[in-house]
Amino acid sequence: MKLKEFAQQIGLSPTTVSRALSGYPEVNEATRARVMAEAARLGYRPNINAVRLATGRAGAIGVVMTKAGDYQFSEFMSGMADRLSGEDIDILITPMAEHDTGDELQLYRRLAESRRVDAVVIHSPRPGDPRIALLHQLKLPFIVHGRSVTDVPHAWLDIDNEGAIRRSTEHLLDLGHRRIALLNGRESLTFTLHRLAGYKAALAERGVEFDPKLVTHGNFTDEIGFRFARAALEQRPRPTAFVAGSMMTALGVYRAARSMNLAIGKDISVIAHDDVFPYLTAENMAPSLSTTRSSIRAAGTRIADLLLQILGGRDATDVRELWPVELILRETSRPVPKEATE
Amino acid sequence: MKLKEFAQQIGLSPTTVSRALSGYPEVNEATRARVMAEAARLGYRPNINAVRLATGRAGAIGVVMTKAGDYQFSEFMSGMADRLSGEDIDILITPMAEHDTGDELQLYRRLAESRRVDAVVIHSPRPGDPRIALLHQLKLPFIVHGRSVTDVPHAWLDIDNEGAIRRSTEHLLDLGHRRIALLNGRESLTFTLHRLAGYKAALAERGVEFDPKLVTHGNFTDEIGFRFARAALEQRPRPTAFVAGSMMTALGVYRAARSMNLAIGKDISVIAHDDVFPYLTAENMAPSLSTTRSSIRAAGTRIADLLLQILGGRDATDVRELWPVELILRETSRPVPKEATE
DNA sequence: TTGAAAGCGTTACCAC
DNA sequence: GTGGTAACGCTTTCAA
Repeated sequence: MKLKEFAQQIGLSPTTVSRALSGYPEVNEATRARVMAEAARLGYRPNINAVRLATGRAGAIGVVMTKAGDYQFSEFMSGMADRLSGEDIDILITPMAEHDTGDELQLYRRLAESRRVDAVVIHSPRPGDPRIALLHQLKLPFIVHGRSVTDVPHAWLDIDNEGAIRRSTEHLLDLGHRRIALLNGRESLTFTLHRLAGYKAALAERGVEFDPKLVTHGNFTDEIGFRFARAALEQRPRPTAFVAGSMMTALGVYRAARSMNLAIGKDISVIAHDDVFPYLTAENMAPSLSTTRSSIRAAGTRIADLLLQILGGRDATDVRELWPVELILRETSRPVPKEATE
Repeated sequence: MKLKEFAQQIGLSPTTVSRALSGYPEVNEATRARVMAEAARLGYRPNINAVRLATGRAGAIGVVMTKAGDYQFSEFMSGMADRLSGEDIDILITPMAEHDTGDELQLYRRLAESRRVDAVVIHSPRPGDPRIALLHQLKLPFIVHGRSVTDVPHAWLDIDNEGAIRRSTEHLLDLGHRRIALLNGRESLTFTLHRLAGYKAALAERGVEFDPKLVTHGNFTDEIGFRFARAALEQRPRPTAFVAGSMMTALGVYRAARSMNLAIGKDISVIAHDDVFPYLTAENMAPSLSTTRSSIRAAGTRIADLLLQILGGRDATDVRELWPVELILRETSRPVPKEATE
């Protein structure tokens, strides 16, 4: 059923019906109540595409999905979904094709120009990220999950990666560890740099020399965690502790230690960063894993919220949130074993 | 820039431009080439909402995201994205709010009636799933990832869960195991029933009595894997083998075994189902995990493909794909230890 | 092979 | 507080 028909059936003009349904203030409350009741009864629902064309609003928030799907994605999306359900705003996932890789910006440009979304979320920013400059220029509202070092002012929400890794490292140093390996994220991403900075800051503060051989970069997979941990443990003197980038990386570290007959939480300490997944919990690992913890799901919810605020008129350059990260000590962060200190 | 403007600039009518850009056959090839070149040069791009209103097509495929985000979701989505990039079709994620839970159908009804999507994917079907009847009735094209037992004919793509679990169980029986625990999925889902059927079929075939105490149901998390495996291992006589529902469940089983000083691949055998994740690989576990394997990402790609075919006119009732599942033997499936057979 | 003009179903401006 | 009507930007007959 279309507006015109429906309006006719209940004996009102399309205009009034439209206003009543969209919550405009000037319509008589009794009229509005009647319209809404009739709409429900007759099953009238505005054609969303007509609404979009008329208003210029898309009713959707865009997220570009990189081809390498990561396990954090669905938790983040669930978080966004939590906030957006009830708002009648959808989440639009734009596939990033293989061939777009070299030309990522083109994808964002198309997204902006096609008016399919009212705003977008940018993930995994790099320093001076060109996507930020582009969206700013195209005037498509956006928020960065993470941060970028750039002249272009932008809304962002980030966790305190620098602080998280600094505190992990400090804690391990306090336990007597001196050779601490850092299993960092992909090179060139802002959060990777922040984590490295936190690591270095902790070392510097305690007067421990930075050894680049103890730092590796890569995706957060069990495979890479294993390979790098294994390689690190083959060094002499070998590290006595690991700061692991993710839960998956930590799984790899556990395996590497076991494969060399080293006991986690005794011979080797580990603190990992945990984004909080319902299906894999640090508490449940054996031994239970000490972590820096921050809910990626909550971040998704808040990002959706902030984006709605920006769409509602809030100044985007004003939106900057740095979330603290909890350090939770469990069984894998222990004093350095005696023999290793000798 | 809008169509009218653009057409004027290059000295053609909007009609011709529209036809040229949409690949209509009646337009002169030279004209088309020129239009496309100019469009690229001047950066003309049709307003997607106007296109949608005019054509009645939404240019998007819908996926309802259940509030409990699972780790398979992003791999499946990546798979779909692989197929849809280049098609100018988006993926629309509709958040399912907490309060929708009791009234899931309402959500699908709204989605269908709002014309925001051309088709939807249904996940986690149950026998007689009411969503299938509803979408059929509303005439919104859809495909089921999984299957449902129902009178309503429907397009589906499923993996052979029954066969997978049957083969795992058979293999373990062949190795001499008699007490085999099944860590199954959430009760009432079709695939859970299929897996149970496969398990029972294998036992029946070998004349081993079915013991309901050896079967548990739950989400695929490490936590539940641990708890159920642990409880199972406390039974006397205890199971000598596990068929685990997922990689995460398997992690829990490993931990349960370790916590009781039982060696996986020696005291206890395990075969898990692996949906193939880039960040957690069965091969890399210690000991390496025997699995039934099927790529959920590939399923996503194929489902997108089939949906495009259906939208292109293929008869949906004709679309039925049952994917075989590979059994890959690694280190965790071993003959039952002697003492246990005594 | 090209063009004029009538939709597509709303919203929002301007009268009343 | 309500209604008439011109946008919104494209596609698609129908005519030439």
